[in-house]
Amino acid sequence: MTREEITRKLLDAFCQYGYAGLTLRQLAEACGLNKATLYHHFPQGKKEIVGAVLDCLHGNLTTEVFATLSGEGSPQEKIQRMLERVSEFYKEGQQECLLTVLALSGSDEMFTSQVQDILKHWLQALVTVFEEAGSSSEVASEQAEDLLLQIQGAIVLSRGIDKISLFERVLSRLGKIAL
Amino acid sequence: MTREEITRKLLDAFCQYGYAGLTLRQLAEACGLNKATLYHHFPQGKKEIVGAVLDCLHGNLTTEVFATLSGEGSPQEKIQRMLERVSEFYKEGQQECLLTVLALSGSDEMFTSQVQDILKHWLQALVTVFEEAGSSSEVASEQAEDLLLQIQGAIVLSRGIDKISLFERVLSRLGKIAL
DNA sequence: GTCTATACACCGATAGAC
DNA sequence: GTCTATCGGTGTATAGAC
Repeated sequence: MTREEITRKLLDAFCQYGYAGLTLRQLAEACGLNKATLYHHFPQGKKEIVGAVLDCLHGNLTTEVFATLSGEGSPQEKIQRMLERVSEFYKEGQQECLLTVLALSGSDEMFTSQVQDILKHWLQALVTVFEEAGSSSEVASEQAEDLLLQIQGAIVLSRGIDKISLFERVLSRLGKIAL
Repeated sequence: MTREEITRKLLDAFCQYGYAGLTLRQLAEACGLNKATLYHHFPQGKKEIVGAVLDCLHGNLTTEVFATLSGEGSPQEKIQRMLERVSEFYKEGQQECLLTVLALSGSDEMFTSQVQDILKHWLQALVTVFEEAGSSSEVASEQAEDLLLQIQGAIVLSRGIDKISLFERVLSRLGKIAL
């Protein structure tokens, strides 16, 4: 089994167990391997595993979500396509949710910068679209932040009160915002 | 030392260390007690501690945040007062943030219902205000959700990209929304 | 009530057989 | 590459002295 395949399975496991209940035993079981075998693929242990999983997540988001923002079509269409992808992303593997969790856990860990990179990458892609729609640099920056924070907030609240229809409603509303 | 005093110190510790890095040793040190002494006050151990801390958090939010929504003044003024309290709450002890973290961690733990109660309590207080401002029951419900999720999202994103000015900007914007 | 001492399980990590 | 076996450390939880 290649390191990339393992990493993908690890990402699934992260999304399933959440970050809090993360143990090497569970991660190993999740990809059908032994703990020691994980160390063969990731000699630096847990830190390296988390790093690889975050790289994988960043890659997935880049190709499946951010990419929709630099394709063809009007700014409005791009935003709507992105929101559709976000919806799929969240429903299928809740990889969105992992990003949200890690954005909050911050502080003591060292992967904070990786999470920051992902969020800033996302923001930058959004800023480009809003500027394309005619916003000044500063306004576009705030629009990007406001859009992304509503996605993140919808994840938090819809999970917090266990009401996924809220998530869908908010994404739908965000797609209708006038540019 | 009374159980209530201990619980308050424990809440501070939760907010300081975050939920992930929660160990009985740290919690005990945080309130100047021994691990074993904590078990004297909370015989059921960690579960009971988390429960008590959440009760304490709920109480604090009720008296310091939700209360602003049932006082005097116009709906607009109430919302603005609430947002000011949220801002203080977040800056001082980041108790807001603890709620956000717990809303996400969900699933495997049993205190999920306690977190749900807090969020629903908050939503209900907001619904009342929006109805008072003339919204129908359904619209008020969505307005309440949208407001709360933007607060939660602002917490996530401002922490995620380490930009607290974003949090203040969003709270300020939310206070200006027309009712 | 608060402490010291300790039991037991599991964690992350390593060594070494195959 | 994958496994079994094991290390030291730490986690939660308990027993019992004071």
